[in-house]
Amino acid sequence: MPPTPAVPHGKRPTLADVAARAGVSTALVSIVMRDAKGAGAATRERVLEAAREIGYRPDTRARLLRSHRSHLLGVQFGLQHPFHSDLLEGIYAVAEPAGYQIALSAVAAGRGEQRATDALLADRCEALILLGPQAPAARLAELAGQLPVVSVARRLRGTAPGVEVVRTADDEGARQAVDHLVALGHRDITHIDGGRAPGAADRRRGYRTAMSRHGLADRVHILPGGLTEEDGATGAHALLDATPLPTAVLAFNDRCATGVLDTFLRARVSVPDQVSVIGFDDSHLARLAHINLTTVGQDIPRLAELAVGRAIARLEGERTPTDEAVVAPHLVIRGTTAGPA
Amino acid sequence: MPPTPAVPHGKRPTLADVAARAGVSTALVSIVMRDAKGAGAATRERVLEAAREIGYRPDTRARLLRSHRSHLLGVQFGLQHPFHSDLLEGIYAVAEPAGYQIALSAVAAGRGEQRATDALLADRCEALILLGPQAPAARLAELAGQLPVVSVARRLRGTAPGVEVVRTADDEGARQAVDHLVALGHRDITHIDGGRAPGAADRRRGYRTAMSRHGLADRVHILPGGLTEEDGATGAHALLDATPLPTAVLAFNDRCATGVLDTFLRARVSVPDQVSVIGFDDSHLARLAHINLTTVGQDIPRLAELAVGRAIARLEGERTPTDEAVVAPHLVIRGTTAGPA
DNA sequence: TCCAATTGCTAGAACGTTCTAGTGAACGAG
DNA sequence: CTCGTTCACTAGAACGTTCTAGCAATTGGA
Repeated sequence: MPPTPAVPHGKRPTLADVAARAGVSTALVSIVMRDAKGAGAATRERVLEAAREIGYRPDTRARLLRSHRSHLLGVQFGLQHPFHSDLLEGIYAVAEPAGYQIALSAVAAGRGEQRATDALLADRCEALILLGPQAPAARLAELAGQLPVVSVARRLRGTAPGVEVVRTADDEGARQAVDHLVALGHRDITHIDGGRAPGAADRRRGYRTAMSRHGLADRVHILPGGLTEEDGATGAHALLDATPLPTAVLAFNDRCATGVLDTFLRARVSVPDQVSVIGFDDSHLARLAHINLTTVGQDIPRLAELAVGRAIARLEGERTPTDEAVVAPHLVIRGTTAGPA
Repeated sequence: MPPTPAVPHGKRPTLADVAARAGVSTALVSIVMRDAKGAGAATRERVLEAAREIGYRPDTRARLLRSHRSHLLGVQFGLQHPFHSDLLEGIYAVAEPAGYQIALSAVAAGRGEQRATDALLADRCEALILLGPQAPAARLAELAGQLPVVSVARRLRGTAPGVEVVRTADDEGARQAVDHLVALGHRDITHIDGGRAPGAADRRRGYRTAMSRHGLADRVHILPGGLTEEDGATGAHALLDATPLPTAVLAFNDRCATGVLDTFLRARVSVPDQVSVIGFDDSHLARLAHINLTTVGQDIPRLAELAVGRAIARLEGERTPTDEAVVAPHLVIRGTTAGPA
């Protein structure tokens, strides 16, 4: 049986209401609600009882208006990125036990990053965690001038001083993918890249250097792509138009790889018999059995932990020089890679 | 060139700072910032200039602490539901132009619905929009006693008085799917259901009545399922074990249907040649060309518009009796349905 | 010309918390 | 018995806004 709220709508109970009912001062109620020391056991019980009876809940906005600390971490994420959802799960899991609340702000169709961060700032977040931000480095630097900022999955090489970076070693991931393909016997490996997307430049570079290291510098072939299925499909079409096909394709991410798979399927190009395909992210998509994509997995719990950790460290006064935290990826071999025909 | 913030960290500029710089009272700055009337053109400009110079931003928490209205809508959503992401896009698009802000609270692995709604209440939201809530009706009724509550995609027949419901006509959607299959010549149509998931009961019922209406009551076959790929795969395995196969499968949603497709693919059961498959939601997944799933589409923009609209209507004092808003779905025919072999 | 209405602005009290600085009372040590 | 300490508690001032009055100057109608 849910406790019937004493006050139906509109007015919610306040500290003063509880105080009146328990016959104590508001200050004491505040102490009890925060579980701070300075209240006797009996009174404490009486106050809690009163609070329960009238259905009191502390008002976080008023609370953090007064206390200088807000213990609020603002997180900006993209609604259409499953990868961000996964990161958010991890972020909640780390932040709440550490005593920090999360304020979310989504980037969506008619709602750009500026709008998203503005909302977070207006909410008095103490620090910002930006998932794959696309904003210009100058904007990030500006934000970092106001509060600690952590960029996840977007590299910023000195262009945005003060911004903490947490990212996967994208170049290393691309290298693992190429190594795997070469070990299978592939030599003609095309990379459909991510354009200006976060991480794309590193993956491109990792692909290039890995190819060179295997003596395949002259076989480097990069097609412009992007981070959606459509980008992958476009890239695959370009490959089909300009025969001969490579024997393997390294796509920017899983969504892109899915577009590639799809296009090949419709063109009756068999994967992995004729062409091997590798994605990046190890998203849910990749794990679906009938996609069953070989991919480079990111260590999401670790990324989340680091992101929250860096933000909190900066808040608690740590003054380490800005520094990148780089997390190693790992290849997940599934069914879309095999030796060349 | 971003404006250099006068105050580096910690202290953010307040109304008082702007007032001092512009040589006016804080009240007047407040007026200007809210774009309210009561300030002269020249002073208005001077105040805005001062605000810009020191990088002032209004503090929403303090703002809504004072004003009784908060114009804040709390939205609870599931991180792992692409359908919720789509709804959120629509909700932002409707709410912000209407002058309402959105506070998000996610349901994730270690963070149940209670936690999610508690956070929203503590943030002083004026109304709650719950996407596919799973909480017991009693809990929803309790919430509805405190503030307007809109449940999206979860039907509540009188069990939670005061809760507004916005939903798709799930039974109608299932009917459309069955009609389509029957028109193609199918008679053995199995439904893999959604168990206790929101909407599942209606889809089940729609399937049943549609079958009856076509004189196929004795062919009704319902397998227990759920809302993930895994549930679909489990159902499909059950079908494979108990031959003969039906000629068509209606899955609870697109993810479930994807699991079915996958299992069939691995068992070398050809879709749609041997078995037709229909999903529900018309998610991004269904649109992927190599999934290319025939599915029942929900009118997401309309659902979002209604959800926000009902919440706002209740807030602005409308006292219409609680009532369901039901949105018609529409069949999207793609490549996973054809006539039976 | 005089009173009313309008305009442009300000002082000061809210809002619901937390924090600082107390006040008594009880206690233990000398 | 006296003094310092601890303990349980309270009064009242913040925090950064908005809101209600109200004031002085200007305008306008008769």
